Amino acid sequence: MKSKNITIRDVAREAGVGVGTVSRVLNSGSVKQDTRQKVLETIKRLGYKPNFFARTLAGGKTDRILTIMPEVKSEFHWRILESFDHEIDKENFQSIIYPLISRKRYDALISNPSFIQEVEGVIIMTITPDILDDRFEVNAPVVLIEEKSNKCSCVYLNNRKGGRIVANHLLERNITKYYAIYSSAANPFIKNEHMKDRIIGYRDTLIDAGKLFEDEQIIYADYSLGPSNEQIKKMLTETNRPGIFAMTDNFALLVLQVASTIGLSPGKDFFLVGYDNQSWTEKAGLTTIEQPIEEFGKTGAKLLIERIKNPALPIRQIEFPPLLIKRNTT
Amino acid sequence: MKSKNITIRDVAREAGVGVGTVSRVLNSGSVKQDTRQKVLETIKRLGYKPNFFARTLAGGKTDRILTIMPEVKSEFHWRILESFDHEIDKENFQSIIYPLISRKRYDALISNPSFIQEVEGVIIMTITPDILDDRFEVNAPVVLIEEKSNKCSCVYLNNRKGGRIVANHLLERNITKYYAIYSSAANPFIKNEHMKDRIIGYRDTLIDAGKLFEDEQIIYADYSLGPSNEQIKKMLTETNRPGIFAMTDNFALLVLQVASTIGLSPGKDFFLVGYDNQSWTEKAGLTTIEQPIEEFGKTGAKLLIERIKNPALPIRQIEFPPLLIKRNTT
DNA sequence: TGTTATAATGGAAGCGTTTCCACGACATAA
DNA sequence: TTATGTCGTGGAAACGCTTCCATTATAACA
Repeated sequence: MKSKNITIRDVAREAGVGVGTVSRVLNSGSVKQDTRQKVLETIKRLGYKPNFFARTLAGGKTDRILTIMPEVKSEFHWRILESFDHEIDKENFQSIIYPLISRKRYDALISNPSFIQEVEGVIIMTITPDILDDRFEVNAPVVLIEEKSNKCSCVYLNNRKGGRIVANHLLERNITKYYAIYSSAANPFIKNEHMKDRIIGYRDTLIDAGKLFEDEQIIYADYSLGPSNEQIKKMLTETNRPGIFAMTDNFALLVLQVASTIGLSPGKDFFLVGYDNQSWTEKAGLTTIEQPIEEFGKTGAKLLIERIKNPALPIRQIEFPPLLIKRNTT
Repeated sequence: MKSKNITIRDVAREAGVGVGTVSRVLNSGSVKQDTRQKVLETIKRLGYKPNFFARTLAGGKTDRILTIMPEVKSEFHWRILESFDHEIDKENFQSIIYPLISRKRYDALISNPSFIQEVEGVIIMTITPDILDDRFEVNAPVVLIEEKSNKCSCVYLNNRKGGRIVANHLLERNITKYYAIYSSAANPFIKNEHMKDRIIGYRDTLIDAGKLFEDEQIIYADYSLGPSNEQIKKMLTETNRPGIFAMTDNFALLVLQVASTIGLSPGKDFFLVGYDNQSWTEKAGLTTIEQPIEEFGKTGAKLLIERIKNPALPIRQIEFPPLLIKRNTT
């Protein structure tokens, strides 16, 4: 059934060279031009594929990066992953994506070193850095994306500042009452301090400006369901010209829909800011906060690769500023 | 820096046994009770961790399964994955999840055999089976989840039947005009025939029953945005008692929201059926089609593992019936 | 007690690479 | 011509395991 595998020795014999030479061809060692050509030809002719395990066992590099991520549902996170992947590909690394879809999977990762011993670097995306405390032993370099830590390199966004920016923006409008639509995270591995931070920045700025902001002005929503119709209607009609800060664009979309059915115009009858700058928000004219997707992935990759290549390099923490995209809803 | 690794030989020496015995302890070979105890103790004491590469190279099994999936955003797919994972864990397999987030990643998978040579089985989830035609060479067993193929085992849902069930259900109501809210897939690796099939089953049944169903009655929506407010309003107000079949629960949610703001009651002024039976639909009272998440994952895992253990077994195709969950909206 | 069948064990060979060392070929400098 | 590098090359050793075979300990029985 299983025909004998073609090994490097077969190639060497067929090409009339030693195994060392074939290995050197494979690993860009120095080999004379025509010898290399001959070997390459033989490899192709025999359909030889190097054995990954043997290669690694013998001390070769895996050129693999482990990417730990939560169970994401948003396009935002997938896009970060994509840009990250794109970047490491340029350096001929491959990423193994490890989604934390269950407690069991988390435990398996922590207790089973095989995944970790196989890679040269680890990316932890959008997951509470507590994981680093746990019994999580890595001696490969680690980079956090969208989280902050001073134990390893990271790229993150200042969510508190994001909240402040939104508040300051809304303060320039003629607003009677300020709201925030908030939700706690759906996934246990995401300790979602992000939204909390946004709220804090928002609230503090409003209060500093002498505005009222009490708990009742924070509207709690289920993450996947969003705020209910009644909640939205109440906000929109309780006072004239309310200002609403939705923690995600999705929540803002619901507000827009309800407003439209009761004949209220955004930017006039009420003011609305989202978060994420999802692709559809442009068409919808939603004012929102942009998170630098491309840069997140790209910079994360760079930080990791630089430390893989030179582990002596110091860790770096890079903060990206949140960016307000002003559109029609404010 | 890198202290010498603890190997099986160290354990053998420390425990006063041969390497073969240690290996047997590790691989549940037959070893006398107290010898095993002694070895286990030594392993723990030394903190020995078997080297995955050496083990595999020497002919051991990897006990790993490759799970190829699209970039999913729905809870539905994550839950399938979870139940699958849970099931294979019982048999001490681990799954490597490989999300197809870009064309590049697809190509890397197809052209690079290292991922595939590392596993004992492959699951392809929610991805057009065309991938099997391509230059995709696996000699491990393959199981498709949520897709049908007669080249390998699969578990799938009969979407056409789903459409028919919805139509038949709505036909029992006193409906003046039938609609469907449809969307094409967002991901290029998902050739979403599912929704198309649902529409076909729906339409054919309606037409067979002598109802009118023309293209105009299919409402096209952006996948992540859903149908627009105007589209929904038009459906709801154009005639009395319309019947609406939303291809996903998310679309149905939008309909409910719009309806609520214009004071229309589901199950009375209009009739609405979703698809997926997402967790929130129960609370919302939405009539919908249940897809057997647990069973999908579990059965997929079983089909795969049975073929891993005995490759001679014939492939099996298992169809799950869609199930109507009747609630208040019809 | 001795004989035979069976279970447990030690250790060499082999898995397919990389790496290192030694050596020959060839060029350059004295 | 001889001494001194430099480059390219072949092949043994090592990586850490599993597996198989030969050997020894143990059990079963007469």
